[in-house]
Amino acid sequence: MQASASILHADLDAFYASVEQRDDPALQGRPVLVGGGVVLACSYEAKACGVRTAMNGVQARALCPDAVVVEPRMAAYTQASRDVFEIFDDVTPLVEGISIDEAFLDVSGLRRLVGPPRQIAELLRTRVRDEVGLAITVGVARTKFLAKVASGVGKPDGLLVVEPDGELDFLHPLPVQRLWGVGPITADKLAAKAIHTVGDVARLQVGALTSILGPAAGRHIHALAHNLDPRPVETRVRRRSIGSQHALGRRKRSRSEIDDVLLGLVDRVTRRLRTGERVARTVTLRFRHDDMSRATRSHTLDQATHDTDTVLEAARRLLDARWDDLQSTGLTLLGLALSNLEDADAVQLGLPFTARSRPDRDAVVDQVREKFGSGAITRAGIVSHSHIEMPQLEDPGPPASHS
DNA sequence: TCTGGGGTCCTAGGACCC
DNA sequence: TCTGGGGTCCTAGGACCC
Repeated sequence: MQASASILHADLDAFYASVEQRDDPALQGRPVLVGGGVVLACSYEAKACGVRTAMNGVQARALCPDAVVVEPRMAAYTQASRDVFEIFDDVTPLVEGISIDEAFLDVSGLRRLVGPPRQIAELLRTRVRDEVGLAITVGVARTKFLAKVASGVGKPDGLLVVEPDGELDFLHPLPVQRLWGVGPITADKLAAKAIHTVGDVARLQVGALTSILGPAAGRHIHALAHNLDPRPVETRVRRRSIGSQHALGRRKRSRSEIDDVLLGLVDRVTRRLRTGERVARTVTLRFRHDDMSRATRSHTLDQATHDTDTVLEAARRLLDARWDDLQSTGLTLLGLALSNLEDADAVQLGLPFTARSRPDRDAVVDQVREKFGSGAITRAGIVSHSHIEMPQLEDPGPPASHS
């Protein structure tokens, strides 16, 4: 167990809206809504009127008639995020980005060199304000989960350190919604059993929770309620899926219009795959209908790919199979997600990187041996249910398919 | 101006294999 | 021969997060 509170959770306040206020002095001190259709982000002045992220624009403007509505400028937010992450990386090498506006930092090794976590958190806040012009809240605790709760409670523009001896006193009075993974539906299920606070959860046996929420969710929130969260700060978390979606509005679209949208999605997503040197095996189409209900249809290819035409063909087949139904349900959003991601270089080596069974694994080992000699393999094993570990190669030379 | 866009993880059933 | 257990993969859906 880690002795001191040395994990930081840094979270930019009302990020998109704050960038807008920073860049346009006329917006400072005023309620700002980013995005007109739905609210992508809103300033604290707008939150004071009751506006919330993801609220629809009509409702938000009704609550806050004085609000200034601005179009989102994604490029500006991306740049601001890069600037902030540069400061994070400058402070410690142990940075785990979670999204465009938040990250975990492990500063346990910096005590002697820089100072205690509180001092580092203050330094971080000062630097982000001075160098990027944005307010950032930092929570500090012994676990990632509690650091995140602390930053949530510390908002806006705050710093909150939860010392190890005060963890449960801090945590238990909070509403269950503060637990990571408890949203409206889970909160309702718990409320029906008179469970309202984190302390209420902590007083229950795991079995009582799993019978309400299922095995995984039950164990998860039980652990969090006791501040049991052993996850370390990880600098490199691999993406497991990559996707894009496009809202279509109410208007009835022709098949060729939809096809254009699909082509755009496939092009965008496969481009990102190629840039990241990844390939994908599962193609999923997401549909949203007129009544806001959703459906997905997926297909898993024999071979992972990042080829536009291959993905487009699979996506078109999924769309075709669903097309008649969509005539009656309507279609207001089309999305594409690619999952079952693998590294492209494994495919370039010409190896069947994915193996479903021991014979498959043996086949890989044989191929590697044939290609690179028997000394090439130092280790090979099944590391997860669907993949075999890449045999470790001693200088395999340039991949065969490179020319 | 009705309702964004990017993700993660879990569950459950069926097919299939040993 | 029959039955069952154990396991994986695929598909679809759902909850949640920012």
